[in-house]
Amino acid sequence: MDKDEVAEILAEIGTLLELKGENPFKTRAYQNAARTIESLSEPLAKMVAEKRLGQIKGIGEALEQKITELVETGQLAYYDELKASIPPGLMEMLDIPGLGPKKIQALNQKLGVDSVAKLEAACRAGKVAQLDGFGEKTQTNLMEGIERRRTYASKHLLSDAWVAAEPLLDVLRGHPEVIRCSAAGSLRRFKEVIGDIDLLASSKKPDDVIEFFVAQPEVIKITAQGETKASVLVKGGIQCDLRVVSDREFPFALAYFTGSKEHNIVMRQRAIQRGLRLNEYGLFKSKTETRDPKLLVSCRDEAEIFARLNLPFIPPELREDHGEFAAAEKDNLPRLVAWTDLKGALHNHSIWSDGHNRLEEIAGYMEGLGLEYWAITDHSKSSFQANGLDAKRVRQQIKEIGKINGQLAGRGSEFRLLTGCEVDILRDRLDFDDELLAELEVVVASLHVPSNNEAENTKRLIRAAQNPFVHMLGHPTGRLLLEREPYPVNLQAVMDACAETGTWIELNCNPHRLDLDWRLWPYARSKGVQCVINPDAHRNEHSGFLRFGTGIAAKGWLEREDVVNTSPRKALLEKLNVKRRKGKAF
DNA sequence: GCCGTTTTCGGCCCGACTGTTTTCAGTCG
Repeated sequence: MDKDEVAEILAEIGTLLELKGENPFKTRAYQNAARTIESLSEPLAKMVAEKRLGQIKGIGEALEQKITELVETGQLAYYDELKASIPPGLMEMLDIPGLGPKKIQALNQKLGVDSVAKLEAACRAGKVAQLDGFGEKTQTNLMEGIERRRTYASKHLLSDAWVAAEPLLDVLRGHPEVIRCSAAGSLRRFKEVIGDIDLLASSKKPDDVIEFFVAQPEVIKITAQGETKASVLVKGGIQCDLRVVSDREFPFALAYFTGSKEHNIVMRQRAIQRGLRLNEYGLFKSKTETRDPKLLVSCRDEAEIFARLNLPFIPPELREDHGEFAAAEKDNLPRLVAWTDLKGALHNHSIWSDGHNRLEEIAGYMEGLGLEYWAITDHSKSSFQANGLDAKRVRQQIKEIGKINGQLAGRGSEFRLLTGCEVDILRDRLDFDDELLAELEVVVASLHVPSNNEAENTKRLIRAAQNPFVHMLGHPTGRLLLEREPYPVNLQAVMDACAETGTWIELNCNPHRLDLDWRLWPYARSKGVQCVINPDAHRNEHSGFLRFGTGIAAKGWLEREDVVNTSPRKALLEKLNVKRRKGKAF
């Protein structure tokens, strides 16, 4: 059993224990262990064999024994018994807002409710409102929660969330009583998928700001409204929370609500170790919880809070408790790649295959963005559903691009289109032969029709990486966020092969993909594998995806030097040639 | 279930909001 499967089971045990009403700290121990195991950089089986699990912080005797059993036998008796003791429908009920373990237990014990469907029936029959601790309002809210869950997915793409959040941030910033305003939460941390939008503002009149916020036309339902906090549902079905604090509290609240929860726990512990207390209202010179302003250590911004805890500023993207504290203590945090570092992109489509724009339109648009190059990598012939090009059309396109580049050069432009293709990785070969690939400046190899077999997919990707004419692997796991799981593949083996052959790996910025996942980039980086941030654009506006992709790259700890397309055009052309020269050895 | 420069037991982050109560439990982030 691999680490992802083990992590999934540990997390599920945490949830099951929660439903049983177990000690919440025990629950958390399992959830923390799941996260720790998931982000291990060396093979879990190796650590188990060498009996080194116990050395990992957060994994003690009991967890070591359970993880070992899972890895060695693929099963865990404790988990099987636990799972059998709890009706499966209860897990699902946890998704409904307002329902936690205690209420679910009460519903289960007193009404025999063990599924969302039975809960809905019990609500309709008015039985829920009769229970102690429940009432009419709770019953109505549960019914609405079930209905909403049906209508809207509870998770949203990062891009959708930003599109919904930015207009709200804009109007809040324009409000005369708003002093500072920011996105917080997983949105600010650039998680690929987010649950809800967290916004934060500072003001001397919080209730005015709250009133203004809930009255916005984007708001379709107000789910909670207090003096300093409101929760609403905005168009598109995304929940959006706004909190309003005083300007003095703003940096503390921003740090707190940006999270992650795990990151915050470490921050609080660091405060306690220094005889201080940290909460969303401030950092206080106190050994007990307080918000006495006389004890406040005032900080104008987040950087000052970190400084008080003897840390350099940790960018929001890194605040996952995935090693940022250890790196910060050694003053070894990466200088994260920024959107504006990008000089072009190397995986894009045109109307020649399944894109929407003509080559001249693309050149004009991308030149206008201030970029230096834009590779046209249309599909190869096997992708017939995408109007893939055959060798003849590829050669025509090369000529056409030559003409456009000639015109660009003629009027003194520094911008160029690059010739290329996104070649399909077929079962036993690439869709184009080496002779044709050698005529192109940029070659992306992608697996579009994967097998269900991990070894098979792994082998195909490694063989593609070994081809001297393939510069990079496109969208390496094929996942579609909230739609399709990654195909089975041993990514570590693929990354190792890329390291060995000098093949780059794409970070596909299509908001549905964001593939390769940010959690895997630190490993790739440690092996010296270079990243290419590509929009996989099918129309000119998709160049905007680069912003999300760069956020994910930053989340993967990547610096400018780790990303190929931060190179200016001349340096890039040189890099494109390196592998081909080395490639003769393969 | 984990952890320990005060600890092998007793902590483990903690406040806002809601709905149900009439002083608080549960949920959420």
